[in-house]
Order: sequence, then C-alpha cells, then structure tokens
Amino acid sequence: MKDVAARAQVGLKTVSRVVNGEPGVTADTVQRVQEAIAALGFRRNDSARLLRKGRTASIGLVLEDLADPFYGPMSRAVEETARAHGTLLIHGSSAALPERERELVLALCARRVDGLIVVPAGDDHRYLEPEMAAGLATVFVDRPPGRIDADAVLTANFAGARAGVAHLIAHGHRRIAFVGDRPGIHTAAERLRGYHAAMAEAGLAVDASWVALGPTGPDRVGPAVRALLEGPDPVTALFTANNRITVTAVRVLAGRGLPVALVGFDDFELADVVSPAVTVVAQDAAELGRAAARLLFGRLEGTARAPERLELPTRLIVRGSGETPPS
Amino acid sequence: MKDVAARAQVGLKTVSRVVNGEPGVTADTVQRVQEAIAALGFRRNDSARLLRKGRTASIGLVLEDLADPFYGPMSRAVEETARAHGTLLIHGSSAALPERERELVLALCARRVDGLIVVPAGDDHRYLEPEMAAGLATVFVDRPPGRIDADAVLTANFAGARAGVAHLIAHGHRRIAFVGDRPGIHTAAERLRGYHAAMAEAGLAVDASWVALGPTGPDRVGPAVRALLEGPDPVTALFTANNRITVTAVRVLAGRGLPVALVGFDDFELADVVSPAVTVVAQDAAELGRAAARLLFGRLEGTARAPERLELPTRLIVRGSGETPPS
DNA sequence: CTGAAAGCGCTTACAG
DNA sequence: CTGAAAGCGCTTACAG
Repeated sequence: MKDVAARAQVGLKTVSRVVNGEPGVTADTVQRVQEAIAALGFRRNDSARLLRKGRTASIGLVLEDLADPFYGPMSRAVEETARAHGTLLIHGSSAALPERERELVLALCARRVDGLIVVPAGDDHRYLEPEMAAGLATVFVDRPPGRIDADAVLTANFAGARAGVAHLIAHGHRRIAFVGDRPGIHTAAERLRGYHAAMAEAGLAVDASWVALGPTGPDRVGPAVRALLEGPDPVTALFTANNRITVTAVRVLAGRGLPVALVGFDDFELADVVSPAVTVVAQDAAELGRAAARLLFGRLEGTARAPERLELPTRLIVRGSGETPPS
Repeated sequence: MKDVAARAQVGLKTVSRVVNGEPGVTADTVQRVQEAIAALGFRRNDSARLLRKGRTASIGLVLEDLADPFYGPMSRAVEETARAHGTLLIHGSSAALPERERELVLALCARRVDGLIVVPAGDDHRYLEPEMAAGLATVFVDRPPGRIDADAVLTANFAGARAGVAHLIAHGHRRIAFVGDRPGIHTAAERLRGYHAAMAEAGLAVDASWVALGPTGPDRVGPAVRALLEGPDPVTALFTANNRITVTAVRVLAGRGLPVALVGFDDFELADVVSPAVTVVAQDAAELGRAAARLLFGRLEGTARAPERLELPTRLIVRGSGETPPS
C-alpha cells in the first residue's frame, strides 16, 4: 500500500479510500491510484485490515469427523449462513477426542474467530469460560455443553427414540434390543433413556443383555448385533441409535435370511433402497447447522441475552423394516 | 500484552519471550510475568502474531459441496495433513458455480492463506496467475486447472471408465448406456472418452441415444435412466459415471423387476448391501486429499519446482450388478 | 538477562 | 478533497 501511495503520489489514506470505495476522492486521483494498483498488482491484505478492525470475519466449527455423512450437510448449512454474513468458516475435526476438541477450540480462540460452533467431544467446557467472558460467541450443537451454560441446538433425542421404540412395540414386538453409542455421549444416553421410557410405558421389562453400548465402528457393532440375534431366546427387533450403527446392522441383517425388525435413529442415503427399506427416526442435520449459525450470528449482531436451548423435532419415516412382525 | 508488561513491570519483549517459551529469562521474571498473564487472563492473539511473521498458518480448500459424501473423506484427509503442519483449514463450497469459486478463492487470497487446494468449478483459472506469481502455493484436485499450469492430483478417469465398460462387455453386453455429468466437466468428459474407447476397442458402435449427459440430480437422471430401459430396443447395461448418478440409477432399477447390469464410477456406502450389490470403479477420495495436501506442503516448504500432475489409479470392485448377463 | 524502537499492512480519528 | 500521526497486537533486529 505504501508502494501504491508512493507511485500515485498520494497519501496512504487516499489509497485506503480508493481500495474501499469510500467517497471524497477526485475522479482524477482515483484513476492515478487505480493505475498504480494495477501496475503493482496490489491486493489488500484482509488479515491486516481485520486486525485493525478488531474482528476476523471468520467463525470456527469444531465437529467430530468431517468424513461422517451426518456432518456434511450440517457444515454446509453453517457455511451458507456464514457466507451470507461475509464470514469465512474454519473447520476442525476432534475425532471424538476431548483433548483434541480443546486444542482445536483454543487454537481458534487464539486466532480470535468472531464465533464458535462446537459439537462437543468432551463433557467439560469450563476451559471456554474465560473466552466467553471476553465476548466470544459460542453455540453448541448436537450435544449440550458440559458444566457451563451456553447456547445449544439439539435434536429431540429422548422423544425421537421413544417414538421409534414405541413404533416397534405397536407392531407386536416385546423383545427389542438397543444398540447404541458409548453412554458417556449425551445423545446416546438420551436415546437410551427414550428406549427405556417406551418399554416401561408398554409395561415391558428390559433384559440387560438387550442393551449393547460402545463404539460405533463395524468391529464392535457387527458382533454385538449377531450376538443379539443368536442364542436360545433372541430379540425380534433392533433399535439402532445412530446412522453408523444402523448401516452395520443393515449389513449384518442382509447376510441372514430371518426377518428381524429394525428402526434406526438418523436417516441415511439408500435407506429406501435396501431390502427391506429401513424405517428411521430422522433428524435434520442441515437444520441443526442452520439453527446454530442463526443463533451465533444473532448473538454476534445483537445485544447480550441469556443462553438459549433449541430442540428440533424428529420425524418417523416408515419404510418397511420397522413394520416386520415378530417371527 | 502491554497490560501484562506493565503489571509485571517488564518490557514487552520479555512478555513475548515468556509467552513463546523462549530462553534467556530469569525464573523469577518468568514467574512475575506468568502471574500477570493469569491475573489478566491474557491470551496471545495469533492473528497479530502471524501478521508480523508474514504467514497465516492457514490453507484454503475450495470444493463443490461439503455435503456431497465424496468430499467428506477428501476434506478430512486434507485437514489431517494440515493439522500435522500446525495449519488451520478454511473451507468453501463453490456449489459448482465458477463465479462463486472465483469469489471464494480471491477472498482466501485476500486473507493471505499460505496455500490453496481447489476442486475447480470453472475452466479458466487465469485469475489466479498474479497470486501464484506472488508466491501462493496452489494445488488443484479431482479436476485440472483451466488455462494455467499448476500442480494437480487427478483420478485415472479415462482408464477407470474404460475398464468398467470393458467389464460389462466381457460379460456379454453390447448395448451399453453411459449416464454422465455435463460434458463441460473434465472428469465427466474423461469418463465418457473411456466409455467410447472401450466400445471402440470391442468393435461396438455406440448409438447416440445411449449417451445421456447432464446434471446429476434425480430429476434429470431418473427419467434419463427410465428412457434408456424402455422403447423397442433397450440397453442391457448401464455405466453410471459418478456416485450421485449411480445412486439414482440403483433406485430406479430397484423399482423394476428386470435385471439390468450396472457398473458405477465411484464407490458409495451400502453399495455392497443393495440387491444386487453394485460393481463399481472405485476412486480413493481420501488419498486424493492426502496427495494434494502433501504436494501443497511440499511446495510450501521446499524450493520452487515445475508443476506436477499426479494420477491415482482406480480399482474395479466386483459385487454382482456388473456381472448380470444381458437379458 | 532485558528492553526500546521499528515494523507487519492496514484503519481510525483528526486536522487542514 | 487530502494526508500525517497513532494504533491494532504482536515480533524482529539490535543495543545494552
């Protein structure tokens, strides 16, 4: 910019005016500056600009794994909202490691992102308190923050799971298994609670062996599902508590002839094409992202207000697998 | 930092030394400074730091759509490599609009990202020439850059498609359709070329009505596939040229009883579970991202070298749908 | 071991 | 209409 000013024989401020299209510069001067800009190939350095302005026009999004199909639409929705606000999006995957979540979040804070959207991996977010006290807008999504009060956008996990399990019960099932994520994860715990509620409301006792919790990879889920379907007194229906688990269950069921009822939490691509098509409790990942971004920019632009908690409804999509009667 | 210095009664440089763990400060001084840091809740502003350092420790990734399952693993791979280099990742979706790609890329340039990875939406990247001449490291991925010379990591689209179509021919098919993306897209054109090559090598004439090109949404692909399978002299096999198209084709085929052979370009989740399981020409999206990131950081750390072009091989995964004989 | 001065590339607040 | 000075929050190069 200094070079441009020198070449156009004007002051720095005049170059700044031209670059930013501010009024109050003679057409003649504007042209001289523009010629110098073109000749020197000058481009404004937005990082320097934003340092002076006191914001970064960027927000951070920390989630579990960008490669998980659940997070793609969510990220995209956040990105679109950010774009509408002239803001860039910095991404980070925590790989479900609390330590990595913290590291990423603090790196983003050090960059002074204007706001932060976090899908928690850990269950203690007190490390964010100083940042939030200093004015960092933060919204948690998919899972609530741990040990601090902050904006959160969640899915109705309890109600959704309860409705899914009740659906299986309504179709005559009594021996229903729950295959879920590790119980330390909020969504997993809520969905499990929904399962227990539906069973209790129908007056059905739950055998401890019907509940299989753990990592969502096929290595754990495959054997767990097979175990539930074997033995002297197998379950007649499965409630799978997230899309990674459902997909593995579908794969296992496809390998056996026996009809087993299945309802999954989360919709997934081709759920309508596999045979039988999979009945799911769908949540809207994109809307989760949109709502979180809306809350975030609301907070960035508005006045201070108390933390808000939004809960988005689920939708039962009936496709066939959940309506199989008990064998 | 000024406040910390004042409170600890030291100079700015000493605070800087403590914050960065540089040697040459008395234990006593270190402690005074650390107390001041804790009392004031000071956190270094990395944006300011990096401005002074002349880099931003961030790279930009511009792709078509973060919500497309093809890009999730690719992004994640780029992110992991960036992480290993202490670099953050800024994401942008072009929505396949050349104008939006340009806008995003230039916004990232204005932020002075250290490097850029681009999945092109447009076919003219001369707008990047001044930036690249000024030292911006840039790698194109999935599709080559248009009208400039630059690093690129591509899939062997031509060879992969040729092998996929040859596979159908080897299983007795003569009337094979090609359902692909708009021909302006490089990958689409290459795959079409592979189809024509395989047909020509087998001495088979291609009826113009067998080639259906256009947008990859179900609105276009669904009717196109149905049209190919109806009429007096329908095709007996389909080659679908990307995962969005294949998924729609699978959906259409599931709705009819007749066996039609199918080979798709790109693998996708549950390809092994739908019935029949789908034979695909798989490409490695994660490796595409990893290779691109490796090239980028190689360029950032190394000396200048001529632009490089990598081509990753595809893998034919035989699952059943591609081995259906002609009806 | 320690710190004052200059600078990264911009904008703000002000004066002429 | 125009520009010199100060400042955003740091680091670099240097001197003591």
